[in-house]
Amino acid sequence: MKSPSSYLDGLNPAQRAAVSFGVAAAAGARSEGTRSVPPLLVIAGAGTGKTKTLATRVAHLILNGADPRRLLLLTFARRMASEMLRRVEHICAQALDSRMPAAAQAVEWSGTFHAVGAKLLRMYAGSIGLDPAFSILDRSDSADLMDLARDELRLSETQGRFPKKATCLAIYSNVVNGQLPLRDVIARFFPWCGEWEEDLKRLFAAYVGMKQAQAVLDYDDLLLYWSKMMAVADIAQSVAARFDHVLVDEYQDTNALQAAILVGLKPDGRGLTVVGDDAQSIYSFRSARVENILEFPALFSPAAEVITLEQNYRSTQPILAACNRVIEHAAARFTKNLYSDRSGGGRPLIAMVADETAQVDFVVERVLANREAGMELREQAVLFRASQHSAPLEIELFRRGIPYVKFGGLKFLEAGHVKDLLALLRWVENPRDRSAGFRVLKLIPGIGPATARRALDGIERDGRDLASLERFKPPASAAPLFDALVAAMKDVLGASHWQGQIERLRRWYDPVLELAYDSAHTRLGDLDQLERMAAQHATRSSFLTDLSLDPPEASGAEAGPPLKDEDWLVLSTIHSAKGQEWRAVFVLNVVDGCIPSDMATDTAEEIEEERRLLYVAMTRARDELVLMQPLRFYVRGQGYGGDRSVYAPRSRFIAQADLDAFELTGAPQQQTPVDAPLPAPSVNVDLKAGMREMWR
DNA sequence: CTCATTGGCGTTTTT
DNA sequence: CGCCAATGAG
Repeated sequence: MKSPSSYLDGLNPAQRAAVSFGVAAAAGARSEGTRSVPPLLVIAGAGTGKTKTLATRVAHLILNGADPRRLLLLTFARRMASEMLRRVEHICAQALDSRMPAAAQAVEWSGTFHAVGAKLLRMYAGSIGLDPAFSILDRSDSADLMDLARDELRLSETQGRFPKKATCLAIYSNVVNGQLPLRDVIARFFPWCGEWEEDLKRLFAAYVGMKQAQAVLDYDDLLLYWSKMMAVADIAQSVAARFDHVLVDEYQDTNALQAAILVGLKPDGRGLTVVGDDAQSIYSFRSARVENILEFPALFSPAAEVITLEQNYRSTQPILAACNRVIEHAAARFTKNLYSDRSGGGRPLIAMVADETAQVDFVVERVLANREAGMELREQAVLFRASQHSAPLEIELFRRGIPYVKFGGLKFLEAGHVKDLLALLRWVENPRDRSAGFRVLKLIPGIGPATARRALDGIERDGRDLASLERFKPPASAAPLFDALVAAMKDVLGASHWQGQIERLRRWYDPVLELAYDSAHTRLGDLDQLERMAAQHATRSSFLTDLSLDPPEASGAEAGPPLKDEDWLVLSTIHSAKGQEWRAVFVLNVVDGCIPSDMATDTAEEIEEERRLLYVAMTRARDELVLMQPLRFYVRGQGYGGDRSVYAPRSRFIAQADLDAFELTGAPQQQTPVDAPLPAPSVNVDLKAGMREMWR
C-alpha cells in the first residue's frame, strides 16, 4: 500500500509548499481541525501545474479531515470546475486505495462565481426579498430589456444619437462590477457618452425597476445581490458559516465585486486560498482588476503567504524563452522567472505570408503535415484575437472536410430562432418576464410592439398570470396564431413532466420559424439540438438556469456534439483558450491592429493587456508554436469604399531586438511588402524610351 | 399600428 | 457588412 501522502511525491518543492501550506499545523490542532488555515496566494506562472496544485490542495485538505461539503471551489468557467473535481477525486481515490471514491462528489459547492451566486441567492431569497424562482437574463436578454427601458423613457427620441443598447448595458455593467461612480466609468471608458450622463442614470434606474418587477436577474445582479447579502451581518454570518475553505482559481481575472464577496466570506482570510497569474490578466473589459491579486496579501494581517510556482512543465525551452521575451517588456509586478527542463525543439516560427488567403493555406498545410507525422488534430489549435478572424479558415476547413470545433465568439444561443424558443420557455416559466413575452408576441404577424405591450400590461394587471392572455383580444389578422400560442402555453403549464414540453411548443413555433427565417432546415436542426440538450435536465427551471450560466461554448462545422473517438482541430479565441494547452499552436494575425486590436490602443493599460493576451496565446504551446503574420490585411467595410486591404506591420509586442528568439520564414527580400496583384493595365508604354530621354 | 425600405454608422474579448 | 433609427405606405 502506498504511503498516505504519496500524491505529494509527484510535486516540486514549491507546489508541495502550496499544497500543504497551513494544513498540517491546523490539522494538528484538534479543536480547530483544518479550519484555521491562514490565507494563501499562489502565483502560478503559465504551465507551472496550477490546476494540478490546486486540485491536490483540495484533496489534501479533504484527506486531512476537511469536510468536502463545506468546501467552496470558485473557478472561471464551469468546465474548469469539473476538471478540478475529476482530479481531486482521482487523488483521493489513489491515496485511500479507493476506500472513499466519492470524496470529490461530496464537494457540492463548485462552479463560477455567477453559478454559485445563483444557487445561494435562490437559497436565501426569502431573507432578502427575492422571488426564489427568479429567471436569469443572459447578455442579449439584458440588452433587450435595456432597449425596452430606453423606449419607455423615450430616450430614443432625443436629439442626437443616444448610445445603443449594448453600449448602455456595457456602461451599466462597468459601474456595477467595477463598483465605480457612473461619471468615472463614462469619463474613463465611454468618453463619447459624456453628454448623456443624466439620461443614462434615469435609464439605469428604469432598467433596475423593470428587472425587479419582472423577477429577473442579470449576470451582474448575481454578484451584486450576493455581495449586498454579505453586507448584512446576520445573513453574511449564515452564508460564511457554510464554508470552512474557499479556493479561487484565475484570481487575476476577478473584479471588485468578487473581491468584496470573498472578504465577506472570509473576513480574516483564514481558509482562503487564491491562485492566479498577474501576467495572464486579460478580462479588464469585464471589470477584472489585476490589483485584486496584487493587493491580496496586504488585505489581511498578518499578510497572506505568497508562494510562487516558476517551473514550467508545458513548453519546450525555446518556446518558453520567446514567451519570456514578450512578457518581460510588461510592467511586471509579481516577478517570476519561468524556466523549463524541456530542452530540444526549434524556436517558435514567425511565418510571413502575403495575405490572409496564404495564411489559411499555410496553417492548413502545416496542420495536415503534423497529422501525417502523428500529431492528431485535437493536439493542435488555432488561436485568434477576434472570433471573426477564423472565418476564412473555417471556410477552407469545411471545403476540405477537416473537422473542427470552435470556441468563443457567436454562440448557438445567440441565433435568433434559438432565442425565440428559449424566450417561449422563459415566458412559461416566469410570466412576469416581459422581455421574453415581448419577443414571443412579436413573432406573430400583425402584432407589433404596441400590441405586445398592451398584452403584457394585461398580464401585469391581472395577477401576473398567463391566464389573462386568454382574455386579450389581438387584431383579427393575428388571432389564429395568437390563440394557438395560448393553447400551447396552457398545455405546457399543465404538463406534469418536463419531457415533451419543448416538443409541444415547437408544434406552434416551427411553422412560425419557417415563415420568418430563411434556411429553415438548418435552423430546425438547431432546435432539435436544443431539445436533445433539454433532455439532460430534470426541470425546465434547471435547464434555463444552466443554459444561461454555462452556455454550450463550442460550435463546429458539423452540428451536434462530436463523437468521442472522432478527431478534430480546435479553433479558439485567445480568451477562450485560457487554461488550455496543445502540442502545436498557431496564432493568426499577429499584426498591429489585431494584436493589439485597433479597438484597444487608447490607453497604456489597454495596450498592456493586449500584450498579456499575446503572452497567453503563446504559452498555450507545448512543442510547436507558429505566429502568423499576413503582410496584407483585409479590413471589412470601413467608411469610404467599403472593404479594403491594409499593409500591417508585425505586432509591436515582438520587438526587432527579440527576433533572435524566433525563426523567420517567408520573409520577403525587401522591407516593403509585395503589392496586391492588379489586373494588367490596358495601355502599353515604352519605358525604355523614357529612360533614354532622361539623359538627353 | 405594422411592416418594409432606406440611409448612416460602427466594427473585440465573455460569465 | 450588419445593426439600428428614421421614414413612409397601407
